[in-house]
Parts: sequence; structure tokens; C-alpha cells
Amino acid sequence: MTIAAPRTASGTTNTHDPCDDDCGIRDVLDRLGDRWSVLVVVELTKGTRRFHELHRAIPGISQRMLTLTTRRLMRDGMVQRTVYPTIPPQTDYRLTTMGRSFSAAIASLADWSRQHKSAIASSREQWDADRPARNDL
Amino acid sequence: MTIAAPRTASGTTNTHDPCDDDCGIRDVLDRLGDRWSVLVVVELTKGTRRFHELHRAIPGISQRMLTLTTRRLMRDGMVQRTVYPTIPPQTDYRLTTMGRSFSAAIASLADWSRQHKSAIASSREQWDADRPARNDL
DNA sequence: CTGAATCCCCACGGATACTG
DNA sequence: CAGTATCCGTGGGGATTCAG
Repeated sequence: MTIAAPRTASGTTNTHDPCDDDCGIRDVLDRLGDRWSVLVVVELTKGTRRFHELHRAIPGISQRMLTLTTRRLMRDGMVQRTVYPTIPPQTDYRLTTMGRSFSAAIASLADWSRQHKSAIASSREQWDADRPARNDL
Repeated sequence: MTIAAPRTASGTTNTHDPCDDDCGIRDVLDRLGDRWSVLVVVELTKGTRRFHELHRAIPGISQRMLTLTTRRLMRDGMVQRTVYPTIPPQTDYRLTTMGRSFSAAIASLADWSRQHKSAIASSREQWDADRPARNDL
């Protein structure tokens, strides 16, 4: 997502530091935000994967985005890359200790998601049925 | 984010259904993905809030995005809105039961985020220091 | 005070072609 | 195999204005 720092420096003088609420969460949210990071992490939870293995395991991801996603996860210290200078080349991706810790954190969220999937879906249906004409959100 | 369903129907016949991994998580990820949903939910965890209270509590959010975010959260059944037809008008936002459940789920993620904030930051510094010329990711 | 409507920028990300 | 480079469409979201 690449959230630029709050630009206007909050004109209304806030009594409590907003950083108490969101600061720090941003770092994680920026990873969850893009389309692929979580999927890559989940796939790597199953074990070490090569580039094309990740590519096959994650339907729809382009080579470009797989490269960008792994790079960003490496930068955040979630993923470790090992290159074997063979011919043809081989590179292994695996979760770091922090990466596994992160995957555990999102696993609970995934559980919640599965448990409430139908409830969310029905809530949306209800909403959409009640206002068919509106094209907001 | 509005993730379109996996388009190519996985040309390479995958042995295991990719939907086992991501399906269902998407619904939640689409909420976490945007810049503001989580912040709004976290703020509402503290209690019922009026529109301008949310606006002040969440630095940087525009009126437009606050409206869109609350609407989407309402559609997902996370937030309930109460309008008092006074003059000037007053509207209260509060979490539903599912909304509170959701906030509990992301609370653990927020904890993880705070605990690893410095580790992530230092990892990024390390990365950026090692390759100053690269402008990827 | 609580929005709705409009304009518009730009970052995310897909498609494609090229390289070691 | 494992990327890199380039072009380009789409939509998320900021700024601003109008309305009840």
C-alpha cells in the first residue's frame, strides 16, 4: 500500500496521540493490504518453496508480483531467500522465525474469517437487497 | 480491493484446491486491505462514536472515506448506525456483536504488530542499507 | 453536523518481452 | 529456471464543493 505519512499534520490539535492507536499496526497492515503477501506466507508455511513452485501454488499471481511480494517480505524479515548458483539456477524461499510467528498470527484471523464467512455473506445480501438502486461503496 | 475470483481457473491442474488456502480469508482481507477499516473498528472498540468524533479520532481520513468505510462495515454487519433526526442531525456508530468479535480477532494481530514493530523496522533499515541503489519494491 | 457528488492523481498490479 | 524491464489500464482515495 505504501502509506504516505499523514500529510496535513492533523490541523485539529488532537488531545491524545493518534500513534497509540494505529502506529505499528500500519507495518503489518501494509503487508496484509496487498493482494499476495498473505497467500505467499501461507504457502511457505507448508515448507520451503522454489520460485516456480510458489508461482504454481498461487493461481493468478504474475511473475512480476511474485518477485515484488517476496522482495517486500524479505525486506520485512519474514522470508529468507537462498540462491544456488547452479545451471539452471535454483532459489529457495522459506519463512524466517519472525515469518512463522507472523503466519501464526494471521492463522487465527483466517480461522475467524472462515467461521464468519457465511454471516458476512448473508449480511451483504441483506444490505444489497434492501437498497438495490444505490451504487455507493 | 474487490478481488475478482481467480480468473484463469488454474491452467496447471493443481492437485489441491487453492480455495482451501485463501477462500474465506478474502472476505476479511478485503476489509483489512483498505487504509481505514481497521482504524475505524479499533476506534469503535472504545465505545459509540458520532461521525465527527470518528473523523477527529482518525487523523488523515477524509469525510468521503469515512463515509465509504462505515458503509462497507455496515454492509458486512460489523457496524450499526443510528440516526437521530434532530437539528443538527446526529448519527451514532457502534460495533455489532460480530464487529466486536472481529475487533477481538484483529486485536491479537495488533499485539503481534506492536511486538515486532522494531524488528520489522530494523530489518528494513538493514535491507535499505545493503542495497542503496536499488529502487525496486 | 452529516453526508453526497464531482474531479482527478497515481500507485497497484496485469501483460508482455527480454536476459543470465 | 528465475528473474528484470517496459508499457499501460484500473480503481482507491484525496481535495473540493454542494445539500438537508
